[in-house]
This record gives sequence, structure tokens and C-alpha cells, in this order.
Amino acid sequence: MKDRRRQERGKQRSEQLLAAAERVFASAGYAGATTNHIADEAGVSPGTLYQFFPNKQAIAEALAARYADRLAAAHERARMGGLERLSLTALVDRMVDPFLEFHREAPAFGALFVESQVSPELAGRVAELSQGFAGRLSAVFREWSGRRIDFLPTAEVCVHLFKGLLPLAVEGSAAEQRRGVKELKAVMVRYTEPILGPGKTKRTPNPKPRPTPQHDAA
Amino acid sequence: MKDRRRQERGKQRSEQLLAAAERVFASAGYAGATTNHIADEAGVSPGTLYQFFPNKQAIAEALAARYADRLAAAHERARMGGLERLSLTALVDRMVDPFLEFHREAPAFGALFVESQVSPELAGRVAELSQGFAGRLSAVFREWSGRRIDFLPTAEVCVHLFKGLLPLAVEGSAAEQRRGVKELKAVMVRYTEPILGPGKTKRTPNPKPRPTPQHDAA
DNA sequence: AACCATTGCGAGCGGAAGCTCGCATCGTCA
DNA sequence: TGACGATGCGAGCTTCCGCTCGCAATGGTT
Repeated sequence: MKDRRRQERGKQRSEQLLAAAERVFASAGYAGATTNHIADEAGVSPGTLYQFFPNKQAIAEALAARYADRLAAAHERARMGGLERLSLTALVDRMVDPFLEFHREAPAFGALFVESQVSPELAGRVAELSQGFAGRLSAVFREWSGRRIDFLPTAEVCVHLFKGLLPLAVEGSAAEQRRGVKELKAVMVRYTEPILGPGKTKRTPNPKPRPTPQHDAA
Repeated sequence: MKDRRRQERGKQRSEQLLAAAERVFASAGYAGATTNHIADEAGVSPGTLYQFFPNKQAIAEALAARYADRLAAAHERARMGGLERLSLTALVDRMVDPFLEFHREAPAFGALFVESQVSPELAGRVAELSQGFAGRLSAVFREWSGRRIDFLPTAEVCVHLFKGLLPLAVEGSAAEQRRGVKELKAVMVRYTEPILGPGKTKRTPNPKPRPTPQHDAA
């Protein structure tokens, strides 16, 4: 009874601290964040923080682990309903949109995902995150294309494209963000198109599927 | 006479310190580098370091400014001889190769160029670097395509592609680096092709210029 | 040789950040 | 209600880092 209560409280505190850490990491980055600030943001004392996490790094690792799970779940959801009948553009939408939406509701994700120059252990966790993403992407490519090729290298390039273009897709005005997202998707489509092949059952089987996309805003 | 000598010595010391800072920034990043370490690496005392630079940030700014000049010069050199008769692939080579070579001989460049989470002033300097790069790229696109369009947005996307794929092109084994460079160029070509148009005087005027590039290593 | 401006040194200062520890508070049970 | 373990607090310890300042070494001029 007592233990149960204690565990529940602990879970709550833990969540509370992780949420606070998320906000602080998002605004200051990992290196710029201080544990005192995180504790403050959570409304608890530094001592309480250290009852739940052995050190600052562990907080970021816990966030990374949670993000890895959530992102995998989001992509699993995106795969429901099958992929074979999608155009390449739609396929890219299916992979990019959940990722961006996830990024929006987990703002510290970007900071941890992109930020280099962290401790080796944390870097390892983040690398796992990227690898998981790449693995899922390559599986999707394989399923969609029907080819029995190892798409992992291609997927890894795509992950780096994500990282590189993420700032364009989430920073600046709403219009700039829309542009950023569009360019991100365009890059993905144009890069993967010759590698994935035309696909088997597409909605646009005519020889000129996309009329050579241009900048619409001159 | 005395002044002349003093100035010469000062320049030497300054160079010495910048070279040391370059090594330290390259291996530890900006935040991870310590001024004491830089002074040590240069074989001087912290006090001497602070005779030439008011603070740590100024060191990085001096490096950034020097990098901006050098990179601009490298690109200017790459434009010599005209661009009109080049294929798009060759054009991308002309812009990417100097950049990569520059990165190799100025290893701290990548750390400063990619690293986020620095002081606003330094971030501004780095942003200038990116903008200069994007500006030159857009001018090249304009000259090559012959179209009187503003290619700056496209060029900015390209700069972000660079940043994102740079790790793939400069880390890992030599074979991995070659692959990384190849993919970087492939991304550039495929992304810009529909925007830049087919070009006017190309070496490959047949309707199927590149036979749908694939992964060569399966 | 004597002098002195310039250059160089490095122990140490000020402060910030991660983390701790002894004490206060709370909640449960006799 | 009193006692006692669990929970929470926050001042402060330890370490590290950017930066300084008083003193020593240098070398050119007289």
C-alpha cells in the first residue's frame, strides 16, 4: 500500500522532471541546460532531482530512450494500411509528416538529435535513435519498392538529410516552415526516386508523373 | 624598427595561436575547448593568449572570418574558366570539391560551421559564413542556368544539405568517405536538376542524360 | 654596462555548474 | 497522539574554466 503510493508518486515526479528537462533542453540545448534550472522548472529542489536521476546525462538519456520509443510507434502507425499503392510522394509524406509532428510536440528532440559534441554515452543513445530511424526507413523502402536490396545506406543518407533540413522546416515564420517542409520532401523524393525505382502500382503511371517541379514562389 | 619587429612577432604569435585553436576546436568543439588548452597547444601561457585575443569567442570569430575569406577565394578559383559548358554533375563537382578540400585542411571549420548552441555573436559570424556560401551558390546557379530567377532559396537548401551530409563525407573509413561524397553530390544534382533546368550547352544533350543512377555497392 | 619599454609567464581569482548532505516536513501506523 | 521511516529541501562543497595581474625575462638603445 505504502509502496504502491510511493511508486506512483515517484512516477509522477519523474514525469514532471522529464517534462521540465524537455523544456529546458529545447530552449538552451543540452550543454547550455543546468540541472538547477531543470529542477527549478519542475518546481523541485536539486536534491529531489538527484533522487530520480544519477546525473544530468541520465536525464537526457531517459528522454532519448522515450523519444526512440515514441518515434518508432509513430512510424509504425504510419505504416498501417500498407504502402504498396502509394506514390513516392505519398510515401515520403507518410514518413516525414509523423516525424515533423513528433518534433513539434517534443521540442527537445531536435536539440538532442542534432546537437553534436555531447558525452560519448549520450552520443551513443542518440546514434541508436538515428539507426532505429534509418532501419525503419530502409524496411519501408524495401517493402514499397519490392526490390530485395539493402536500402540501409540510402536510408542513412535520408536521416542525415532530415537532420540537415530540420532547421528549415521548424524555424522561422509559418510560411518559411511550409517552404522548408516542402523542400525537405522534395529533396527526399528526388534523391530516392532513382534508387527506389518507379514502384509497381502507382497512382501516376504516365511517363511524366511530376511536371518537373519548380520554385513556385519566385 | 622596433615597432616593425614587434608587429612581425605579434603576427607570428597570432598565427601560432590560431593554428592551435584550430586543432583544439576541431577535436573538442567550441564549447568543449578551453582557453588554457589552446594556450598549452600553442606552447604559450594563458596570459600571452589574452594579449592577442580579448576572449575565447574572439578566437573563434577570427577563425570564422579567416574561413569565410578562404572559402570565398576557393570558390572564386573554382569559377575560373566559366561554367556554361559544364554538365550539372561537373558544376556540382566544381562547388563541392573545393568545399570538401577546404574542410580537410581546416578541420575546425566543420566544428564551427555545424555546431549550434554558441553565443549569439559567434552564431552571427557563422551565419554570415553560410550566407556567403549560399550567395555564391545562387550566383553560380544563375550564371549556369541562364535564367534570371532568384536562386537564393535553392542555394540555402543546398547549404543545409551540405551541413547535414558533411559528416558522411568526412567521417569513417576512406571508402565510407568516398561513398559519402558521392551521395552528397547525388543529392545536390538530383535536387537542383528540376530547378536549374537542363542547361543550355551541355555535354550530354540526349534525352536520357544519366541512366537512372543506382547504388553501385549493394 | 646600465636602463627601460616590451613581451611573456603562471599562480590564482571570480564565478558558475554539477552534485551532496544534514536537516525539516510529511504521511502512516501503533 | 507520538513515533518513525520516507520524502523533500536548499545552502554549500568541489571542480573546472575563462580570465587577470604582478613579476620576470628579453633585447634594443645610450
